[in-house]
Amino acid sequence: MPGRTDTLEGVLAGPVLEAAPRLLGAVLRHDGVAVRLTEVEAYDGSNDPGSHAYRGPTPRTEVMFGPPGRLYVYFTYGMHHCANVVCGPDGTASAVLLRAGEVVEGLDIARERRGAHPDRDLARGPARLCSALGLDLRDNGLDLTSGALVLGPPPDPDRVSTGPRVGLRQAPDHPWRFWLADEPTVSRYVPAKPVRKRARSR
DNA sequence: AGTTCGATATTG
DNA sequence: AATATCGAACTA
Repeated sequence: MPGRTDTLEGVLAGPVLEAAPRLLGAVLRHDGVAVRLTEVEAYDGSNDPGSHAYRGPTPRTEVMFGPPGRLYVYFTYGMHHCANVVCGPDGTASAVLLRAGEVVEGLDIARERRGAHPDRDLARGPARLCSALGLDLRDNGLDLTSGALVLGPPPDPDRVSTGPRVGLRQAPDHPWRFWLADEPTVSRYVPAKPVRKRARSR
């Protein structure tokens, strides 16, 4: 049954704002590396101007409109991949962006993929996380409900921090970013750069 | 500041 | 159809 907070399927089928914080501490395993999630962001599909799915399904966002528990991977900036866990019932396009995590398995493989970096930086940031796990567009649509994603115990509410999402140009300023307080692997990325990309005329 | 490619928007 | 623009980042 959806609504259960003790099974992966139940959590993912529920409201994305409940699923997102519940995924903190969960472990995602892929291709020899496992990452314990420490930072995520919720995207509420058709109701969320910040979501890729806001304007309805496209070839790229199709996966988000499918059943929960699948992986939505997109390619951006001509070089990076980012991964989301699809949430909500089939037909609903909400998803949770995986922003950062701690490598808990396959450290050597992750180091190889990421190059020389402190261990805490291996999966610190959504594109780095994908790189460490070896995720790319071929993994778009991957079913995570058969062992790839394992829920942890519900995180202590006192340790879950919230704040505005990173890097969005136009979206309601909702605190839909969730992270585990005091985790060194949480991205320190500061998005608050004022938008000043206009071409200057005179 | 530069990278570098796909999706989306705009134009012919 | 062709072209223009910019992005749920990261490295230097």
